[in-house]
This record gives sequence, structure tokens and C-alpha cells, in this order.
Amino acid sequence: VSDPAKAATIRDVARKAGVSVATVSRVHRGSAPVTETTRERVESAIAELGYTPSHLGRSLAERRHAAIGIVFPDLSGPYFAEVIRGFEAEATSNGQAVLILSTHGREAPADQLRALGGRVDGMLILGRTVPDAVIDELVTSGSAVVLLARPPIPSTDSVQAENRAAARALTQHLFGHGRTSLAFIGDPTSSPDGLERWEGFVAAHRDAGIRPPDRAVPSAFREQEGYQAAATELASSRDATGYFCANDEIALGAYAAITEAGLQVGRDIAVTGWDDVPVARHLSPALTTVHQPMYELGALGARMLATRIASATGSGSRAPLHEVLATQLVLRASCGCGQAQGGNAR
Amino acid sequence: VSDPAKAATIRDVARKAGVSVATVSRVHRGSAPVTETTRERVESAIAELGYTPSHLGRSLAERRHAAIGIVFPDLSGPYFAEVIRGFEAEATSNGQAVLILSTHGREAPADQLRALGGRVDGMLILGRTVPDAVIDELVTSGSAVVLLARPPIPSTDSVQAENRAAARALTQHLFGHGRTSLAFIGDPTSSPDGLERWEGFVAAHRDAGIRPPDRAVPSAFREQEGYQAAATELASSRDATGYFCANDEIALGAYAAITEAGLQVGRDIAVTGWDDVPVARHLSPALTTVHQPMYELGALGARMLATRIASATGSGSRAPLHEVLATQLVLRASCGCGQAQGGNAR
DNA sequence: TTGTAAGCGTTATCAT
DNA sequence: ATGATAACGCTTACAA
Repeated sequence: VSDPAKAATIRDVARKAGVSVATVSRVHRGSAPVTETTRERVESAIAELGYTPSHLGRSLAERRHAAIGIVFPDLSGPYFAEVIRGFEAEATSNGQAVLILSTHGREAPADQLRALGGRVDGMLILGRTVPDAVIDELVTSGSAVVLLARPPIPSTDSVQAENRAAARALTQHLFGHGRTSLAFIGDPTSSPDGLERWEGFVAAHRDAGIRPPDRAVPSAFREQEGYQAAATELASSRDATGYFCANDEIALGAYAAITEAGLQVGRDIAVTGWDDVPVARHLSPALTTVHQPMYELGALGARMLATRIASATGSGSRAPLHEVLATQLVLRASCGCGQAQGGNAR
Repeated sequence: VSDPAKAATIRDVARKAGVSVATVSRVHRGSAPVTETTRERVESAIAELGYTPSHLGRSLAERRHAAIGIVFPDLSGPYFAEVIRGFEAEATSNGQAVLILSTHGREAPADQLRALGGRVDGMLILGRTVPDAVIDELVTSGSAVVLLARPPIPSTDSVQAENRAAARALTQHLFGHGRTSLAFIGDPTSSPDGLERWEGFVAAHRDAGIRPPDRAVPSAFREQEGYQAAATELASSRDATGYFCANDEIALGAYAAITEAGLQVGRDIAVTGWDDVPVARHLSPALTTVHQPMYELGALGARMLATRIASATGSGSRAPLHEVLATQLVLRASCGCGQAQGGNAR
């Protein structure tokens, strides 16, 4: 009471209530039967002292953190924010604290990961933020790990959204508008999602007997980079009449570059995005894109993590689970839909 | 070694190296001189066992968490993502782990805050997510607290961006375009930022001898709500020729409502936003708004927190600091700039 | 039903 | 320079 910064401990409560610390613990967590009268004594002592059990003491004794972490490359743009939102909501409603770690575009140093691993019961790892070797190390060291938007590895769970089939369908849709000379703007090498979208894009070309471009026009998942890439493409000798952008932000940059070049999106050059961020429908022309369930990806990741943590504690661990969530084409105007010709597939 | 999930402890290392745990600790953190030969023995034992000190054990002994938290109402929209981004970057580079807690629009239950308080050395609290009484409780219980985008309280530090003067200037600018009948779309009661913007809006009316609207058209800081509010306003008997929106997302919704009503933003109805989110410049017409340094707010919050934590540990705590960061008008087209008349202030 | 005491994994204070 | 050992705050056998 003298030092306001010093919180009451379980021993203070025990002393005040005239019982042992074990009894206080039992009352506080209802782990074993206690006489009504002692319960009352203890409870009023707890109330008077404003006792809150120390998280550290408890975790140390119980050998668990009641916390989970999420590792992501970057927090700019709506995609990661939405995934984290789902993750946080699910974790919190599950009574778990949430730690975040951004790798700021690069791969996370192994010791940052280890440090996080020492503070949580498990973590959700997004994309290509962590080398496989480090993931294996984490798993063997006892952390539960779930992978998100990443190719699965055998040793643990994963969640992702479908990419290839949707990319193929979207590409076919562009062909249906008579757009057979397409550019892919994005970076298949830096992101597993980007790679799968590129693969679907190429597959559609094969299906249709159309020669795909040799390679993607490289761009990070950001508007500024998309603008640059589109400007480069416009200045090139290639005569692409449609830009398949690896996400909506890149598409947004492409809009700007195309408009600046005095051309019109949807008429002169078709543009498509990916993610279906809120603003997509408000652009003019409205952006054709692919909807993926970002919030749900994060929430499901948290649930799978909870399950894996529980099974790790119990009898031997479950077989790894690999979930793939559905995505959906959202046809608006930027692909050419609603234009004069309005054509349907080849 | 037999159970892969069981990490080596400091005692394992001590045994292997044939020294005491104290010596291992000294070697590991360089806190006291150690003979070269024993250092080597210990270091190789550490390496062989892959020893990493337990965060829990260390925190319990050192009575600190090396972690800070951030409490925010919601993670949708670019504003909070950006603030968190700055906070995380600063904290991580400072060697601190980052815990997040979203209150999901409501006020955070006191026990969630207490739980967070038990896991961190301090926290950044955004807006009106926590009742003042709970903040006081946290401060007295020894947590360092910094307030962000909230009116300061005497007992601790705060950071915010300037609102009133910018809102007044923006309103005056609209008057200069001949827009003297304005609506304020936003909710001054739910957010301190919103309130200050409203106050600046009203002050500009007083300055100009123009009667301000009795009250704001209520809208949460979301596009959907902005759309609804703008639609309501359009359907009303009021004849506002300009909408002062409390943030960019509301403005985005207003764009949609105005366009649907067959009117043209910037010509028929002027619209302004707040925040200067990336998409603002890509709308047509480009959105006139107020730029505020969101990333820097978060980063500065983290720095102030670090300072306050350090001073709490040292000799008696520093006097509370209250920072106000500058904001900046960004005049684009939606206010009427670039239109035929292009007029200047009254 | 309740108490005693042994962990949980560190750091830090004493001795030596 | 090094080793015992007492904290740090809790949970949980094991006894009574």
C-alpha cells in the first residue's frame, strides 16, 4: 500500500485472508473445492488488495504463454491489416494475447523469430517471411506454427486462398474481351501468391493456344511500384492491351500511369487487380478483381493455431492440415465489361 | 536431447560446462568478468545445447517485460494500420516485443487492459478506447502509458496531430470557393479528433459570420457509414453545397452517394476529407484533404513510451509531455479548386 | 478441505 | 573470478 507501483502478490492475499497461497490459488481459479467461508475471506482479501495474478509467475508455472504471434512482411495496404484483424479478433475471443512482428519486407532474422517463439505458444507465419530452415527449427523447438499464404510444408498446418484457378479464369475472361496480348504486372519470385497467380495466367494462355509473355513485369505489391512498372510497360515496344495486375494496389498504380499516358482504362487497356479492396468499386472505371477472404484467412489461421497448440499439449500431435479457401471473380468495368462490345469468351 | 520440445535451461549449460549457473549467466550477458578459459567452456556448452534463455525466467527476475502494447479501436482502414506500423517499427528497433489489443469499436473492458498491463512495460492508448478511470488505474499500478489522438490528461504523456487550426483553414478555403452552406459529416462525440475538427469547422463559421449547422451529420469513420450519412443529407431539405467529411473514408462514401444522386463532386457539391490516404489522389476528382503524419504518430508514441519506461525505472518520473504534430492542407480538386471560378477567399 | 514445499528459469547478492 | 543461494510469483503434487 505504501508503494503504489508494487502490486499485491498471492502471498499478500494469503496473509491477509489467513490462509495458504495454495488456497488462494484454488479460490482464484476454482481449481479445487473450498469451504464457503474461506472462499469469502479470500475473495474479500483479493478485492481489498486489488490482486491480479502475475502473468509471468503463472506462465512460468503452467509452462504456457496464453499468447500467439503473427509474422508478416509489412503492414502497408489493406491486405495484411485485414488478415491481422481476423487473427486478433479470433485470438482475443479465445483469451490469448497477440504479438505482432513485421519483417519490413525482408526475411526475418532467425533470432527475432526465436525471441518471438519464446513469448508465444504458437505463431502464424505469412508468405515468404521466414526461411524454411527456421520454420523447421521453430517446430522442433516446440512452437506451434501455422503457415499462411505460403506453400505448405509437411511438418505443419497451412491456410491459403485459391490462386491458380481464379487467375486462369480471369485470364480467360480477358481473352473473351478480345484481349489476347496481356502483360502480367507483379513479382512471382517474391511471393507465393504472386507465383501461383502467374502460373494460372500462363496456364490460361496454354489452354487457349496463345503465347504468354516470357516473364512478368516486375513490381512489388505497392501502388508506387505498380505505377512505375505500368509506365515502363507503356513505354516498351510490346503492345499489350490488357494488364493483369498481381493485386489491387498495383492496378491502382497502373490506372495512374495509363491515364497519364492519355489512354483510358477499360477501353484502351484492360486492367484487373486482386484482393477486392474496398476502394476497387469506387474507381472509375470500377476495378475487375478477385475477391479473397482476408479476414477469414487470419481468423482461420488463429483457430488452427489454437487447435494445434491444444493437440501439442495433449496426446501426440495431429496430422498437418492444409486448408485452401475459395476466391471469387468480381467482374466490374476495368476489364472491358459494360463497354460497347461486351463480348463473351472465345 | 531426448525430448526435442524441451529446451535446455541455464542449469543444463552449467552442468555441461562444469560451472555454476551464475557463471553461465555472467558469460551469457557479459555482466561480470570471467576467465577466458571458462568463458570458452561455457560458450561451447551453450552452442552445443542450443541454449536460449527463457524469456519468462528472465523477465520474472529482472522485473521487466521488454515489451510494449498498443490499444486501438479497430484495424480497418489505413489510419490505424499506419499508426501501428510506425509503432511496431520503432519498438522492434528498440528490442521490444509488440502486443496489440483491438477494442473492436467499443471501449475495452478493464480486465482486458489489466491483462495487457501485466504483459508489457507500457502501452500506447489510442483515442477513446479506454475510460479515464482505467487509465488512471493503469498509471498508478505502474504501467507506463502514452495517449494518442486523445485529449491529454495531467498524469501522463500524450501525442496527437493538430486538428482545430487545420479544420478552420479548410473550412475557410471552402468559403473561398463560395461554399457557405456546409455540412459536417462525422461523429464529434465518439472521437476526440472528430470533435476537434468539428470545433475548427464551427470556429471558421464564427470568424466569417456564417451560421454553422446546428449539429454534425453523424457517421462513424467508415466508408459505408459515410455513404449512408451523405445519402441522408442529400435527401434532406438542407441545401448544403459542401460536405466537410471527418476523414477520407467518409468522403469516399460521400462520393458514391453524390454520384448516385446524379450530381458531380467538386462542381455540384464540394467534398473534403481528412488523413490523406494513398487513394485520395487517385479519385476523380482528386480529394482535397488534410495530411496528418500517421506513421510518425505511432513511432513517436513508441519513443515517448520508451523514455517514460526508462524514467520510471530510474529516479522519479519525468513531468508529462504533450506533443502536437503539424498537419497540412492538401488542396486537390474535390473542393472546387481547378474549377472554372477558382475563386479566392472572401 | 487445507497446508507444505517443490518446481518453473532467470538474475543478483553475498561469500569465498 | 566463481559458487551458493535467495529472490521473482505462481501452480500443483503430496501430506495432513
